[in-house]
Amino acid sequence: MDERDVTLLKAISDLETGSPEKLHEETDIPVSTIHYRLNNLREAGVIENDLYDIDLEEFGLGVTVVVEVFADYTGSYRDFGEKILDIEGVTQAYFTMGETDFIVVAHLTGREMVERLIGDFERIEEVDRTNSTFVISTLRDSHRVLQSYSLDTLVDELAED
Amino acid sequence: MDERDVTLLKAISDLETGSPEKLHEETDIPVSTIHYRLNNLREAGVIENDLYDIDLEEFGLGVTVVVEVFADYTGSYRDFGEKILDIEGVTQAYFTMGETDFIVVAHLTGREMVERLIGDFERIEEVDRTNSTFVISTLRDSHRVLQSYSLDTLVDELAED
DNA sequence: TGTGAAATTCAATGGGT
DNA sequence: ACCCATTGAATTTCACA
Repeated sequence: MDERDVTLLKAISDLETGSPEKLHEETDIPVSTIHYRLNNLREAGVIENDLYDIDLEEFGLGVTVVVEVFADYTGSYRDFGEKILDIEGVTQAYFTMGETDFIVVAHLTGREMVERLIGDFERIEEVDRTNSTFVISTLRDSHRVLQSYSLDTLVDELAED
Repeated sequence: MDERDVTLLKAISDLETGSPEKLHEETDIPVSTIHYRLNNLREAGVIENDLYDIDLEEFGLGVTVVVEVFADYTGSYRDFGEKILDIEGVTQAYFTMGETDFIVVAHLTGREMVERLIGDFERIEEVDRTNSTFVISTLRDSHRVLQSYSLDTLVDELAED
């Protein structure tokens, strides 16, 4: 995986499309090369399916960390939340009830990057304390939430009429 | 959103494709109707983009819960993990270091379903204790992990050659 | 609102550089 | 890795149930 592959995958994420034409406009990579590259990335297992879901392990973001953030901020939690979302690698951020203020999930390249992440959190002035939990093994990280439901349950719960 | 819409969205998740032809094979919904339905779901904001990412709030799975699971099991964590993955609504499940054994994220329809979920956990014999945290507001739940990184960082960290 | 058939646009493929 | 020509699939349109 070289710079071009990374650029291509990043463009897919940003533009939220797999259209070769649009990816070409964004990246200046020729359309036929986009096909060529995407096929290779599929074969390598980086791109998992027709929906361009990415295998984070194969891509190189195989390290997952869950961080609980305890903070003392004035103003709305949304404004403070922006500071959390600015940290690179934060893929989920929840404002929660109970003991914790925020729960954050981050996907990273390695241990060095975990250190950087924790540092980024501690560097936010309103943050009192963080509690980081290292993920040893990801049993499931579903890109497709509906897979964890049976059709029957979904229909019962959500279908109108 | 009626039963047909739900069936269609579930088929997209299961087959991991947006191909009208394959969705037709799975659901028996005529191809032109699939287009018609998908357009409506796009307009309604249930389908967010070309990659068929789903807006869980719009779809009706707007309630998020984070559950820490403490368990006393014999054998491998993977075998035990299967029991966690069997619970409907579990979209992420991590086996972790530190105080917690497992951290689980679930997406649900409402408070009633939260009760069912907690019950499902408590019903697993090896589970000693659970600690559930209710999400008040989702600041980010990224379907596209790469969006939280700059291209520069990704290239620096992951590009070879 | 849903469906089928035809017309058009776009993506995928393969040979050649 | 790239371009071009061909094939094939997806999308749009519209007439009609």
